[in-house]
Amino acid sequence: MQERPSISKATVDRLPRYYRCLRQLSDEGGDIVSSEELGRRLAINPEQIRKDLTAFGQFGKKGVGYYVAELKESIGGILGLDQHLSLAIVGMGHLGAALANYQGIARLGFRLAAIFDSNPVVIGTRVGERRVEDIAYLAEIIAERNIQIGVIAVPAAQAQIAADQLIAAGIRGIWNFAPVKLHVPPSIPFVSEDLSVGLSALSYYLAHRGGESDVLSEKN
Amino acid sequence: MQERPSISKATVDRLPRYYRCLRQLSDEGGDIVSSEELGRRLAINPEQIRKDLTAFGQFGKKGVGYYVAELKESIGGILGLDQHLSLAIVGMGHLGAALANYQGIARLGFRLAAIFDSNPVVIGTRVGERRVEDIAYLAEIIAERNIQIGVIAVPAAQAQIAADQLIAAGIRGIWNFAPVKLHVPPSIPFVSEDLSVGLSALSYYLAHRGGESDVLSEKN
DNA sequence: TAGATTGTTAATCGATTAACAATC
DNA sequence: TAGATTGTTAATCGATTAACAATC
Repeated sequence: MQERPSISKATVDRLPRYYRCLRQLSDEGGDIVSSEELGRRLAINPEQIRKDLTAFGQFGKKGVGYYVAELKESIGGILGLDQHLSLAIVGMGHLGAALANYQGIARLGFRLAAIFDSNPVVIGTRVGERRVEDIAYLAEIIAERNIQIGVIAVPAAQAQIAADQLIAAGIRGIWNFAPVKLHVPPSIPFVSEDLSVGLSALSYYLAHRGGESDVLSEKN
Repeated sequence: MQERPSISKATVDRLPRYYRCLRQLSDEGGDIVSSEELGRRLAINPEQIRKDLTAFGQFGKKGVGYYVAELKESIGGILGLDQHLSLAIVGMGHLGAALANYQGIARLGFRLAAIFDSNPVVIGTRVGERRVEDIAYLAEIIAERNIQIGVIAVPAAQAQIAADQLIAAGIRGIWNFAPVKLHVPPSIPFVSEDLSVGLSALSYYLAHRGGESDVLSEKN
């Protein structure tokens, strides 16, 4: 799966939205969809959608459109959702709990394989069907359960330590929720989420009304 | 506060990062900072930073740099953080609880003024120093407490209803966490957060290794 | 066949980066 | 003054949109 034209982040960020929309269409019993219809539902230009897709191959039929089920599978494959990667959440505070209960993880095909915390009060408690493990066993559990993605949900001050531990344990990627700049080797892809950006942007648009609106951080 | 050149979303999204970095510098006792240093800390081009800032005015001193405290205040003002807007969270599930306990809200100067839920078991319980209110009283409490921002943390199926209620109650902006496309009048700015985009993007980068990495959803 | 819709190339638009004059 | 660094204009780069030939 080598792509010649390097794919832009903007394109990669639109793929999950195509994927979700296709699943909805599939659930609604949709068989075929045009870039036109997809664009209407997502508020994205049809030519943008076609452009994004052709970066990965030819998925449609001229004069017809795209087969919903087929395209959904294809995009899922491009995103690697068919790998059913395993996640470990580090930090079982309110945020960790919210993530552990977040339906989206399973819906995208990921498996929540471990939850870690360092607080003795929390260790051993159950979250959903998982037991919170002592972070002291992080390395061995990550290895044992073949966990590929580490989710950092600890306070900012501990985030780098958690990242280092995860990397030492052989994690392949990091999904970071701590508001810090993580230092991570270039071989480890990571994505940081920062809610304060979204809230600040909303505040900005409220303070500067008169212009247009609904400028979405992550459009749906 | 009228800006002539319409500001790009990319610029607006960088402002909170400048703001946070300036606060850190301020905490560290920093007095003056150059775009060079700011750029190093944020992994952003210095010329990008200067460009972003000049869209709002002239904040620096040639040959010197920017006064940390002054620039922090200026950016805070541009973002509207000095308004100390009030928020209401609708939906006290795991996500709502995480948001209610999210330090970033207060740190940016916002006030969490109300929490709503429809579940009788949850209504009346305390979250931090707030009591969970019956959603039946949403309209009057929003008005009474002069709440400007509604935070939607209900399941996808109820998100549009919550949005409609908030808007009817006179809310000015919406911060949406439900993975649905909200229909909102153009006069109401809203920002949607969608975690599945970040996780999917991470998955994509894991599936397509060999290229570069650390492509951050929201850089820190 | 006629109509529809993709895949792809070309044109446009906007954002980032580079360069440099102004000036502290 | 010499050195540093901003503010701003120009050059570059990349992403989006438009156009259209290919073809189902």
